[in-house]
Amino acid sequence: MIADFASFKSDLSLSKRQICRELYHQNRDLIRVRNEDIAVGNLVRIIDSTLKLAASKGFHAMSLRDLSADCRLSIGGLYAYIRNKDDLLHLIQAHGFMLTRRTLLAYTQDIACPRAKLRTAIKAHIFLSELMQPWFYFSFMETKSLPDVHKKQAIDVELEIEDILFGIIQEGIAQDVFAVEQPRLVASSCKAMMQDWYLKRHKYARQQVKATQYATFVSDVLERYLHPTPKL
Amino acid sequence: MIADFASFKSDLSLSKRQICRELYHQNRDLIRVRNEDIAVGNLVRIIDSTLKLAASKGFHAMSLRDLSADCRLSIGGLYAYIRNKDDLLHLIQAHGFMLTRRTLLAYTQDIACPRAKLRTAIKAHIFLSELMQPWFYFSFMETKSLPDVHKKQAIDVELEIEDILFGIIQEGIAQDVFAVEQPRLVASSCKAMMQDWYLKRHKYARQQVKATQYATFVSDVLERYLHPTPKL
DNA sequence: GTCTATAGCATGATAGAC
DNA sequence: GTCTATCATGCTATAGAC
Repeated sequence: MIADFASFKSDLSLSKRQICRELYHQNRDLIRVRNEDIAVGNLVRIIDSTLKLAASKGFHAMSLRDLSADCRLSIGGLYAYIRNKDDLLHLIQAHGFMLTRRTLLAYTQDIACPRAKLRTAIKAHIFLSELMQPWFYFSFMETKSLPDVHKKQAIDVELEIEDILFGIIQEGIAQDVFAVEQPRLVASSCKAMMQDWYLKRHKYARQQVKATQYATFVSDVLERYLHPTPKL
Repeated sequence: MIADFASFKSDLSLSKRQICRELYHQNRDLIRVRNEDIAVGNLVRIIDSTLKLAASKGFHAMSLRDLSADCRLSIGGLYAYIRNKDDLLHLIQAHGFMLTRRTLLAYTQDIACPRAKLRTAIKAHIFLSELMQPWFYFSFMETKSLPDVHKKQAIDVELEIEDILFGIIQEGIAQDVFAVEQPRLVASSCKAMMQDWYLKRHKYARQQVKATQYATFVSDVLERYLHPTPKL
């Protein structure tokens, strides 16, 4: 179960350094720098800068000169970590996919009650995208311009998330906890609302809405719709 | 009132040619071609091609060579319609803004009942984005890389739409038709679901969901949440 | 009104000094 | 391991022929 945002965060132990250390080991063959500490430190800055620049101008519009300036590495130095610009995409995508899939399944698999399971899935996704907002935003925005193989991967992960939600709703229907004619549409709209949390981060921040509050709201909206006998 | 999709479409008389004719007159100073029929015909192809190419690779990744090839105009010929690549952005944005704002207000302003008003606003937005899907998608995707003035414009239009929804919900609360603690969040989630209709067009097409059906679904979800005494 | 040809420049990528 | 210097490429934008 997820208690609150703070405990979710520490459970995942999602420090940037840790993520980049994993990334470094996954891509040893690609990265020409052997000293782990130096490499990880530079990776953190490279990825931070890429997500930042891509968020403001788009990945394609960002030049490697922009990037090298922002992450305080020379062009030459940068090329010790990637062979080309597409490697950057791959580097950033790979870890996010793994983490999303892993997290969502881990938190939902042991829950029997469909209502609790749905609430948990929503909470887990919103908390995760809160911690990794730049990654989620990047992934959504750049998917369309990915080379075919990576594009398919990205779309598959998206569908997988929706299928998890869909599955939970169907369980609920089977157990007579939920009653609804178009369960697939409910899953889609759930996805849409969760998506808005990382796409329109600024808007919600201005309204001073917190992740926990938003998760509760989304769950409430869906539950009212899914409930078979609304408060008789 | 909106009867069905077909009548909405003919009411709006949204032929590409007509939109481009308006665009041509709005930008007479910019466009160096004096023969209206030729100019309008070429504008249709230029904009069609831009929306198409930008949707698949992103606006920045699309070169003017790609564009000129796709719209069957030489590079030189293309430059009779725009001074530079940014003019293209402006050309495409301007008309969409006007149309969205105008349509939403026109269909909602004379409705007194908040419930009917909300349903109509949702329907109008979904129908409009169905007719202009490539434009809505483009606008969403490219807003971030717009020059500051145009970026502000784009964000303002977005907020305006949300404010219209918010206003309707507040009217409903004042009239005791709706009861809800966080009306702003309801407006946001409404926007998020309407947005998904044009962002994930392919997904809904695969599920064979039609615009009318989707509009009804979104309205139902929100109404169940907004209703003060759920089916007592 | 549209074409072809090309100027001028910024970019991704590499090679070799430190 | 990182830097500076440089190359080849592909881009936007223009000039002048038709």
